Amino acid sequence: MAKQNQDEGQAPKLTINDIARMADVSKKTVSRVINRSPLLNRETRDKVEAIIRETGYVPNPQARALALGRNFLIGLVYDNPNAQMILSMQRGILEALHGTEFELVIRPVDRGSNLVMDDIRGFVTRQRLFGVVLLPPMSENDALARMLDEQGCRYVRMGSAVLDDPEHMVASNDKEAVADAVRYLIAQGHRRIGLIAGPHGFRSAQERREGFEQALTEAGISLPRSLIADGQYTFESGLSASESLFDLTPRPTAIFASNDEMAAGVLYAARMRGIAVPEELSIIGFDDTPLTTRVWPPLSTVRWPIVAMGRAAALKLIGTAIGEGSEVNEPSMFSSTLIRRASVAPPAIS
Amino acid sequence: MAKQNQDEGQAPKLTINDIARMADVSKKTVSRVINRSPLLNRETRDKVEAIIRETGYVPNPQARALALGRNFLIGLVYDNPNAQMILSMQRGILEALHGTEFELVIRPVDRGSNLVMDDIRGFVTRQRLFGVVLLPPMSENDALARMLDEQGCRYVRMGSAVLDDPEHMVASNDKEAVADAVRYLIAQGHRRIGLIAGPHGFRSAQERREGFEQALTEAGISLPRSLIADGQYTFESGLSASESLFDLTPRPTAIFASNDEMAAGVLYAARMRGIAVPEELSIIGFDDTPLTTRVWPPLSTVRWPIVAMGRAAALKLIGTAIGEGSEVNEPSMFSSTLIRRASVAPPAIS
DNA sequence: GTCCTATTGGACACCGGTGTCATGCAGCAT
DNA sequence: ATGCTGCATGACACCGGTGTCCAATAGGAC
Repeated sequence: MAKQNQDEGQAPKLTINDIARMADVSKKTVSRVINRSPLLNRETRDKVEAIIRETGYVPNPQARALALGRNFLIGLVYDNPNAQMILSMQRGILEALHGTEFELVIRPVDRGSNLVMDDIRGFVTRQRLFGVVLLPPMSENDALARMLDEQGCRYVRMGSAVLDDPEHMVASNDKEAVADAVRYLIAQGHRRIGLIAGPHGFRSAQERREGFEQALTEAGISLPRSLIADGQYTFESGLSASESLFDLTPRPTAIFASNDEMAAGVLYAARMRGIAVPEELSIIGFDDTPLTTRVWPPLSTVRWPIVAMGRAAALKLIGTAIGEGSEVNEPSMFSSTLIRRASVAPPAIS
Repeated sequence: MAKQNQDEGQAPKLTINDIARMADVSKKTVSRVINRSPLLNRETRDKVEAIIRETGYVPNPQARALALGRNFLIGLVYDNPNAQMILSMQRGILEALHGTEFELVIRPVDRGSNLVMDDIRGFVTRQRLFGVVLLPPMSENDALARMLDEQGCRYVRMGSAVLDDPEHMVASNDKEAVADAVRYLIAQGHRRIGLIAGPHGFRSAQERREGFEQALTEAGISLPRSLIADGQYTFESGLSASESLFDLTPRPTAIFASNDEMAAGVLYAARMRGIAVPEELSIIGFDDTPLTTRVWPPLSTVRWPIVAMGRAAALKLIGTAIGEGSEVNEPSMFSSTLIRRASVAPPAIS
């Protein structure tokens, strides 16, 4: 009785009870089949699986979540970082989640607020999240990682350096990548190279700066403090930071900007000052956002595999679910590539 | 018994039973308080509410979802459209959802696949979604809207024209906005104006084209077919489409590109041909993405209030939940603004 | 004071899964 | 034949809420 609404909705709304009845077994046995319990008779399993396949039955996630105390949701926690990165990350994670029972819930937070911690705790505990992916700079917060651990919430941190156990970390080697980029500038003949650094408190900013300094040190090039300008990873900050570099005499012949937005700012500022790129100024950015190929000249940059890293992060999370130890072999470290475009040339003979 | 794990996890994991016991009422009464049932004694309500406040109790969403057959999740369904738009939309929706019990689940789909429909159906029925927001071009699919209706899933469609009841629609008036932009070009003295149209099958492309044609018609300017080039809303398509316009004699003195990506392509192509912008060619795009201010010269464009529209869409969805008819007054139509930047100037005297 | 009705609160089943433990049964040593 | 062991399965409670329906209580009409 009270089951006559077969015709109303499109979906027959099968439950585990229906399957159990059809297979003439208990619902618990069906549950065992779904969860691949090893202590099942082969015949029984086949019989139930056949019926599940025929009927297209899918277990109700809400009921599972309630019974298990854990949802099949992955959270993506981020603060502001650049739009392209968030989107690429989403894409990578979703690729990994595609075809699984997991869904992605996104959660921007305000790292400045003193409620972030409570906010995130509420988020993961209320929703009984299966796990979360943390994007920088949230991923650099050790207290946050500790809290998630206490809450029994899995997590993977994206970063520019390995800050945690490999199982919790997906990182790109920014330092080495930047060092490579700067070595390239040096090989082109540049000696006065400016840096537009990222904001304090961002690990990526620190790593990139260290890579920059390292390459210069290797080459025995001294680095006066004046060649380093502070930026905020925004176009505007790149614009104003480059002004201070342009005012130097002699002017730097090349500038490494810690991300593409700021590199675009440098290019824009150069254009306003009538400084020809790349003839009078070479520029390299970081991220390989689409922007780099929309401006003129196209910007050389460092490409890091965001989508692949997002995919790896998600696989790490759900891999620990499947628990097949051998499967959880997602790498923790990804390497970046220098992309050479027209914004770099040898310096003019001065 | 079996409740001694108070100290292990951070969270005491309060349930409705705990609250009921503390308030010395039945769990059903607590449930009534939570759901603001009107037939409750004022004293009882106050007593229970006080305890809820003190303890910080929050109902378990999984249990609610199971019992209600409906989850407190909003889905965002989109195909490919441009990254900036997706992100701004997410931002708007999340702003509206902030502080509510709703979370946002994102779901990219492939509109080309013949499984989209099943995919989305599975998504909304399995997760028992409260409602979904559809981004163009998915939002233009009437069959999809019908299916969602059948599944009892609320939805709001984002679009460039009103395609549905206002309660299901949040639209920008692209046609009029483009007409305005083109009128501006005409007022500047342009007569040979090229159009780079968007892809067939996108309503926004059609609306923008109609707006373009309308402005020319109003001004009594004829529009030879050769002045219209097909684009795909991508930078590359803008690049190649503009080539064909540049080959015309006489060359158009202005081009309206149906989005910013393509406008950037026009700018890039002009640069490669040595055509000066805006002296020899004016350009207007559409969307007001950050890109427009990163290139040189900055692009004039049409700004539509994506974030506000996203917010409105979400409020429409959850407004129907609260059911307070007067609250659901989110507008369905948003207007756009012409943003004037350096990419437009009067045509050179020829 | 009695009866009727409206209001308020509670008992209970239910949503659809999973965990625990008991049970049935076959295979083996004794 | 008996008892023990181990495997496959089932019965039942439980996760934490909500809907239904009924009981208790209070207030008003008579």
